[in-house]
Amino acid sequence: MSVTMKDVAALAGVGVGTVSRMINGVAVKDVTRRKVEAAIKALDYEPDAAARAFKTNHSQTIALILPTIWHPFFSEFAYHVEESLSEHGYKLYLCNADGDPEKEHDYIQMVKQSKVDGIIGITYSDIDKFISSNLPFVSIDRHFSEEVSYVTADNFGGGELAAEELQKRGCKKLIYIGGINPYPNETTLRGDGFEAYCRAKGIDFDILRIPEPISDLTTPIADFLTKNADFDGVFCVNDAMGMDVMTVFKKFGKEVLRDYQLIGFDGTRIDSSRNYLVSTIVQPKKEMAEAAVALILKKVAGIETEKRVILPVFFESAGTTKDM
Amino acid sequence: MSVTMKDVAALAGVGVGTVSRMINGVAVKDVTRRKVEAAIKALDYEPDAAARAFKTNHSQTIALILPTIWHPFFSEFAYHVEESLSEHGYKLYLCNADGDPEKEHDYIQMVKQSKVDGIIGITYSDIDKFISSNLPFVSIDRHFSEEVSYVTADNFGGGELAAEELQKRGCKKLIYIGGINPYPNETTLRGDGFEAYCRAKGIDFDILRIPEPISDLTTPIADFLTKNADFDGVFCVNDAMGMDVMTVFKKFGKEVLRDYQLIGFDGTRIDSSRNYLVSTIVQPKKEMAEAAVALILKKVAGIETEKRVILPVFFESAGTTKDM
DNA sequence: CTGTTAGCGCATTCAG
DNA sequence: CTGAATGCGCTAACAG
Repeated sequence: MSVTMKDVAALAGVGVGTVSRMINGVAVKDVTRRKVEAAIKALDYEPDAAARAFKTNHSQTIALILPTIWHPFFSEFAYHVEESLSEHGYKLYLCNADGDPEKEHDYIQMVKQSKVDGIIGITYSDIDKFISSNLPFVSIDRHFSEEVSYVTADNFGGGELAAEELQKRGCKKLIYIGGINPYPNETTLRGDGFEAYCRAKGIDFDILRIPEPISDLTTPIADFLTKNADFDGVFCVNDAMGMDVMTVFKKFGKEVLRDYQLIGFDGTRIDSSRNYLVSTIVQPKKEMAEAAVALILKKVAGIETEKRVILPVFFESAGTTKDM
Repeated sequence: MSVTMKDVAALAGVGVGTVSRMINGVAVKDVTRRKVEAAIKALDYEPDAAARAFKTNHSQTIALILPTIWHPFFSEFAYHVEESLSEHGYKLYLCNADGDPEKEHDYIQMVKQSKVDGIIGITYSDIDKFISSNLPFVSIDRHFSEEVSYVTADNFGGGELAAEELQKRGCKKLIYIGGINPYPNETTLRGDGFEAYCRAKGIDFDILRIPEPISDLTTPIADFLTKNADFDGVFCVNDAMGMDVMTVFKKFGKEVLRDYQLIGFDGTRIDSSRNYLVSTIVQPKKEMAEAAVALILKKVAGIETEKRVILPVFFESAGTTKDM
């Protein structure tokens, strides 16, 4: 059926070792090289990647574990990860873990089974116990043990920036709305940065943290508004929350831009050619993806890496804040 | 280093064949089974998936090739594909081909290299020549040769439905706006269905097909409006186009709902818990994904499959059409 | 039902 | 620089 190295070697009149060496870019005399190349072309030979993976224990594959690809932040991130891996000659396994530690655990096993060389993971579930120090694992937005490197945007700075941008646009009473999760993660820092800035600058503010998972946004917001009806600037933990919040506010007669300005977080777009959905603190997803890929490939190669990479965010206006 | 079947067999006092059979679910006497299980646990044995893939020429892996995961339609589709594959014990390779036939070709090679068992592809580029009849390939939204199965939504019916829904809501002059691509694909049928319905019902209509790739939407629409300023119902080839069109119309003083109603296509949402971005003809992405997975797994197993699967669409209102 | 054995295709020794 | 030989871990065929 399929043509193997042996066939190539036979046709070229050389040993299989020579063919193998050639394919792996080891020095070969020019004459033999040409013979082998001709044979390869003549037979339309393709090296069997599975055999190679078996032999070398390297699959040239990285797994990306995320809650769900069905979310613009993750899909953009995944896009850049795949791009970057592809440039390095690696393939990408995609896994929607959806917070299912079973599935996450499966992929960790695959590393041991030498089906996967390493893992880039965005996970908010409790998989600490599976993460051993010698596992090539890079975490996004979450700090595990001291052994695991992670990449994150400057969430704290983003929170500060959001408050600053609202203040610059004339807002006098700011509020922050976010979720609160049993498994702590970096997004909490967004609210913290916001709070720190407000305190430092003496800005009037309040904070609403709703326990996740959030099934109903209306009730907690209604409660919150009884004490904070006079806000004119809103910072939300992410863009999706921002859009939901606007919908709820509308029920209470609050219209964005007329009654308040709003800044989200993430920099969510439908696709690369369209605008942001709300004014937002943009996470540099491409840079984050590239940093994660660089880290994981180093780990796979056994090179020591930095413990963490924090990348700067920036503000982008998109219709829910006033022009300046 | 790593523990192999031989170690397990030795500890359990059986032959490697027995261990192998157990792992592959072949009948084994209860007593030996327990011995082997104990040995596996004692040694913390993990079957080497790479060796298995090598031996069986089956990687339990399907590749999904799409233009870009960074798009809500594709990311939702990918989500469902991964879910479905996962249930069947398969892993997913993700490939952003971005219309790069090179990359698509690479993955087709991987099938031959037995790194991938089959491919599900959404591709609008010219890869016909690579698609051979014995390649396990399932196409989405595109018809290749007679040998290749494909899954698609009822695009023609969706076009009819859009026209009907606009008519039911009182629109008198309908327009269709879509792109036109050198490589024909099923989306063209959306406009065709729209046109067929209008003709059948004697509805006043016009059609604008803009050559892709579309860099500027404003100019062609401005031109078009000089002849068709009196429209009150708009059907767009997809939701993203619909949103762009609304933006352009606004420049010309046309406000959605007040001056016209609009229906898109796809059923685009930010994520599973949120609303559609515009009123839309929804493609049943989950069902399409499951159908594609079912088809490709049959092909991998060497089972004859149906040539094509066409799935019904439905209308969903979301703020750019009037309530009824 | 089970132990033994023969490769799968390749990378990598080891001699030359 | 090269050919021949070895074995990676596993499955499947074979003989019991």
